[in-house]
Formats: sequence, C-alpha cells, structure tokens
Amino acid sequence: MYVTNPAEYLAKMPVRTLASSGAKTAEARLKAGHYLYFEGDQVDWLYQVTSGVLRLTRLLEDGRRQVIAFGYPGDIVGFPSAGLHHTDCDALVDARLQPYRRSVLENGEGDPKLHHALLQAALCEISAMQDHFMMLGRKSAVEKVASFLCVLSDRVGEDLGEHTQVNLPMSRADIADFLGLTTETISRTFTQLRKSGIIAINNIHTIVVLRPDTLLTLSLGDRN
Amino acid sequence: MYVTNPAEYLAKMPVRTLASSGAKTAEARLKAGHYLYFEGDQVDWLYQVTSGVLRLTRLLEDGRRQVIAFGYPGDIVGFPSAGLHHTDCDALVDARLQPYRRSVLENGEGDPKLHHALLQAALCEISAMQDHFMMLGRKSAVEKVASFLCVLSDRVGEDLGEHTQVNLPMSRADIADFLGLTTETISRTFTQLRKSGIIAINNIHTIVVLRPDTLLTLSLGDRN
DNA sequence: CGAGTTCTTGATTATACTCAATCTTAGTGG
DNA sequence: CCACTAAGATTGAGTATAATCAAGAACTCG
Repeated sequence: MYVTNPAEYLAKMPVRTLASSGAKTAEARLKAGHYLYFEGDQVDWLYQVTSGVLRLTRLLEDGRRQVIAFGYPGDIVGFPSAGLHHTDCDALVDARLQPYRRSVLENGEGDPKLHHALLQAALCEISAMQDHFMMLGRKSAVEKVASFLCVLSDRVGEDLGEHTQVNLPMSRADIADFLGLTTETISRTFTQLRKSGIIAINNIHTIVVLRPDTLLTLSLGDRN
Repeated sequence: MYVTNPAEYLAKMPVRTLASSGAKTAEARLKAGHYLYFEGDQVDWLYQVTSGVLRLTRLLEDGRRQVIAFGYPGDIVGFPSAGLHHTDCDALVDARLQPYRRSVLENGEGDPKLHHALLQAALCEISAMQDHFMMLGRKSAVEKVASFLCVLSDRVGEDLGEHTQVNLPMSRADIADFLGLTTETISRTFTQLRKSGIIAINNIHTIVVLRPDTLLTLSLGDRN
C-alpha cells in the first residue's frame, strides 16, 4: 500500500481475482505483532492479504526505520530479489493470508494464469512505488498526511452516509516512518486538520473525514 | 538506477546476460534530449540500456518534479503498469537501447529464458526502489549526496589508479529532483565535500572521489 | 487500578528552502 | 577567435518547515 494518488489504486483491483486459481495452498493466519518474514530470509512463498493489515519495514544500522508499505486486503507481499526478502514483515492486527509458491511467480510452474497475475501485481507495485517517491521527495508534511488519509479513506474507509470513517491500526510512529516525518509532526498535523474541521479524531485509531474534497486538495498541494 | 547501498547493485549484473537471447530486435538509438516515451503512453517495448544514460521523471501538476531513476547500461526501463508507462523517459546523452517486446515479459511468448530475465529485472527493481525509499525518507542532505556519489562511483566510476573519477551527465537540478533536495543544496553539499577534501570537482560534470571510505561513512550517516 | 507506552503539546533549534546576486559554462554569430 | 548571450551553477542572507528536546496527557493492558 503506497499512499499517493487514489486513482492509482483502481488498477490494483484485478489482482483480487487471482485467488480463484488452482495451485493454491491452505490459507495462513498471522497474529498481530508476529512476523511473517525478516530481511535476508529466503523467499519460498508470496502472500496475498485476505484480511488484516501487514507492515513492511526496513532498518538502518543506526536505528532509523522506513515503513516501506502497509499490506491491506488484496495486496501481495513478499516479492523476492535474488531469492531473498528485503524487508521485515509483521502483522499490525490479526491477518489471514493466501500463500503462493515463489516458483509460480518465477517459473510459471503449472499455473500460467496465476503466474501472470502475480507478475502483474509486481508491475503494479513498481508503479505504485514511483508514486510514493514523489510523496517522500517532494511533498510537505500536510500534503503527505492528507495523501495518506485520502488513500486509506478510498481503500478501506467505512461509509457513514455523510462522512467516511477510517481505521488506523498503525501507530503514529509507523505513519511517521512511512511518510518520512516524526511522530510529533504527524500528531501536530492531525491536530491541525482537526482544528480546521477537515477531519475528526474519534480515538487514536479512528478518524472521520469530514471534508474529503478539502483533504484531497491539500494532498495535491494547491497552494492558493 | 536507484542510488543507495552499493552492495545492492551486484545483484543486478546477471541481467546483462539476457541480451544474448534469441527473440531480440535491432538495437535502437536515442539522441540526447530526445524522449523514449511519455507518461500515459501505451507500452509496447521494454528497453535495456546498452550505452548512454536515460532519465525517468514524473511531474506534479504544479511543476514539482521527481526524477524516478537514471538508466545506466545494464538497466531495464519501461516496465508497464496496466499496460501504460508511468514516467517520462529521455536521454541525458546519446544512448543505445536493446528493445524487447512487452509480450515477452507478460506472456513469455516464445522465449522463456528472456521472459524469466525480464521478470528478475522487475523484481530487482522493486528491491532497489525500497532502498531508495530509505534514502528519500530518512537521510540528510549530506547522506543523500554521499550515497549518490558512492553508487555512481561503484557502478560507472573510472579507475584513475589512486582515485576514482565519476562523470555526472545530469544537471544539478536532476540530482536535486532525484534526491528530494534543491539545486542550491546540491551545490552547497558538493562544495562542502570538496572543501573537506573528500572529492575534487574537475568541472561541473566530472568529480573525483579522493576519499571513498570517508564518502561511504558519510553516506551511511555515522554521526560520530 | 496502576505502570508503561503512546500520543499530544510547547519551546527551541537546525536543516534545508527561498530569494537574490554573482560567477561559470556552453553555445552562437560576427 | 572572441565577444555576447543564455542557461546553469555557486554563494550569500534570511526564513520556514519540520526536527529535537522536554513535559504532561491519554490511552493500553496486565
């Protein structure tokens, strides 16, 4: 889940259909806080998130952290590079996962349709990451946070009729490490959006988007 | 070319061998300043850079720009997402390109070996981009510039015996838009590295790495 | 209920940006 | 070949944004 321009995400949906394929294994479960894999591990399986939310992270020697992505239902995680995992991955909340053999991605092994679907998911990933570059490199704190909320709202927001409610299973530190900011800045920006009447904060993990249009405008950085 | 940790790049080398495959077309040439494709174009071909340097960019409505990558010899550019290009691509200097049909990547069409090589290149790309996230999100200006020079030095530096010479075909603005900084900051950081005796600046497009070890230390952000 | 973590808010600082001027380089035509 | 121009690079001064440091508030969970 690379949080950028909402429109980008529609292209990802076709992936959901791949679960209907033949060569699949029994669904796996991952409890909140437990790790699916670590950086450097051999890749044997890819996983499509069925429910729950995953967190993909990378560490620098000195402790600085980057959250690479959040894995929401429909997303595929675990793409290998040189056969190895290049992030850590753990669950923010209890999750269910559909595993696919790495060999299906790399060799097409017996299931060309699934092979193709996994390849398409990898290609989507590349394009989504490019969006995220723009966000990390060129957007202000407000733009980043607004973008983040916009995408979450579009992808997993609950329709409350008038407004949209968004659940944030991740901590402020996770959001900060995803957007290249500090927890303090995330907190301040949330407060600022709340005081402007753009969002409401029901509790730490639940916000309501009151003015989605304004939020979208902020995310695009119209400095009028 | 995602400038991060030098070690990452060794993994990319196997890709070079794929040019020996059967299903290839005549080499293409692209003059400096000319575009290979634009964002939104239909993807028909992927290209492996044979010589020269490409620039992949993305624009925001208000003119802010992100350089997504530089394409150096060995690199593959043009991976489709939903069949479309998601960056602009032009040549910084005259370049030669080996084209491969998109269908080889997506359907394996007639050449499983090439299909596999292109897929591996795409997977490498994902991991390299993850490195770049860390750089954009979590590194200081000095760390970014040092990282950039380290990788260029490793990949395309000319061995001058004692030192390593690096050619920079791109402008300061390109480097800035690649690293998420401004041209002024790039300039100042270069000057700072020069005054510290870590690099020498022969001319705007040619720098010499005098103390590679110190540069590497700086790139990793050891704040001692 | 209480301890510990996470979040929020405030005050201050630092890093990198902005704006502006100067210098350098590359390209053009006399 | 050299002056002239335009674009790009450097440097400086001042500023703004987000980071840091620190304290207090609000959650979480045993």
